[in-house]
Amino acid sequence: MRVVIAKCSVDYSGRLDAHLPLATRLLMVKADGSVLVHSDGGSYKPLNWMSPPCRLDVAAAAGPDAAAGAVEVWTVQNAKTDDRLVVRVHEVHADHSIELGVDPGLVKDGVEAHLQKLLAEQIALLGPGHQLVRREYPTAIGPVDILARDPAGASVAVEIKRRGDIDGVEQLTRYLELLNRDPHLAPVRGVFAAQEIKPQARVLATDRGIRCLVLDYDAMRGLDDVGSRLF
Amino acid sequence: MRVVIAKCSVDYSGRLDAHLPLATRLLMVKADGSVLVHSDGGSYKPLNWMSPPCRLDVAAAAGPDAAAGAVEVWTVQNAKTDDRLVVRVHEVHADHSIELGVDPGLVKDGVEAHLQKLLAEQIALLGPGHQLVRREYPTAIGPVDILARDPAGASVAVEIKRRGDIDGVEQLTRYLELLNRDPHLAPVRGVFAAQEIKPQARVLATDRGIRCLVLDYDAMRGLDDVGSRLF
DNA sequence: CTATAGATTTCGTGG
DNA sequence: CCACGAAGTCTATAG
Repeated sequence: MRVVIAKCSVDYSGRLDAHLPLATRLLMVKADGSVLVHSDGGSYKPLNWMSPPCRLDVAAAAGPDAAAGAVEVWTVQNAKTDDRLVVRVHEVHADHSIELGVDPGLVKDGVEAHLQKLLAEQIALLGPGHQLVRREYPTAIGPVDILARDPAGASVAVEIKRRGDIDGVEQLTRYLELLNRDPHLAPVRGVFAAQEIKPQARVLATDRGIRCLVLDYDAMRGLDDVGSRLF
Repeated sequence: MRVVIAKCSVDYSGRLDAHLPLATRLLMVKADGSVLVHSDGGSYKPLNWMSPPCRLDVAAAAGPDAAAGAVEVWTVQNAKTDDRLVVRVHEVHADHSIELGVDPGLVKDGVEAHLQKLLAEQIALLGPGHQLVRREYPTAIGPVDILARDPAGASVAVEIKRRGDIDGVEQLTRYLELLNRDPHLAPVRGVFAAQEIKPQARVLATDRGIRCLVLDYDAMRGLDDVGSRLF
């Protein structure tokens, strides 16, 4: 890992063309040769970057670059595509290198899979008397998150999202169309369950006779068996 | 901008919970208080981070943290939500601060808008004798990228993507359904145009009678009027 | 390996 | 400010 703070201009050419005018920025060079150009704001996304696999070549500035005040020209070239990042370094304020080694990596908890597990355990959230058939019920176009039966014995297909968007309604619609062709299951009702359901998604779902169910993750986690938690 | 290279462990709690075991990493603290935790690999995405608006508090390690070898404990708290990042710093290898100022920002060229502009100019790519009606043809659910007429005078709606995904086909389907309700336009054929079309998207489009058109961006750019280019 | 779906997505743009 | 679509998306998972 090498960190350089320098006045520089940057040009990227590849899937698009982009240019950064001369300014002071942070340049991060990782062990795999990838380069990130960060400013003092924004989010975690760099202003510009090159992803691995790639190669960094550093050359002394020459010709018009040198005339414009550049000291070094960094060329970061993707190994497979013709993506290229060119950094013209005009002034170096800091330059630090250190060996970090391989990171042990991240441990996560709390994504959509967890919501699905909790709803399967708390299937009565669909309404009193509902029974779980199975999670990840297979169909020709992919697994339905949850298949259940209501108290009358009718099938209920549930699509679970963290954020309920229009895409999720389309996905569930495709599943329902397929499931309803199966005489053993039909008629199958749809439930669109999410922590948050966008207004457009709600309108579309309602228009298609799909019920919307807002899930309270914290409450569901609170009811979760403590012994089965990941943490 | 402050850059610290330190042995640390990191815990995030908010929309999910995540933990990074003790290891040496790069910590970037931006002027707005946001913090990025980078390892020596991966892509431009940090292992862990906190986005602005947020506040960083640094305290001397105490109690069990101190007993475990920590020197400092950084708490990064989101200003609005209860998202929180806790960095336990065990050993500092480098610590550098510098004033970067506001970045002049990025200049881009070459995204979907450019494809749309080029296809509108080269409308014969849809087939000989096609005529452009207009770009961004308005409908109740949003603008259609391109509306054209074929040699027989029939309407053609074009949805343009850089990468043709199943979502794009769904989007075009919704437009077609709406456009075909307009007696002045109906019948409207659909064309799904993209630099690259995913197999599932192609199957779905074909099944719905939508034609797929692969666009060669470089060739289209080559035919572009040089005088009208952004660069 | 490719292909698909999710993301602590982030980032514009338009209403 | 919210909502939606695009991204040089990135990343994990399934096939």
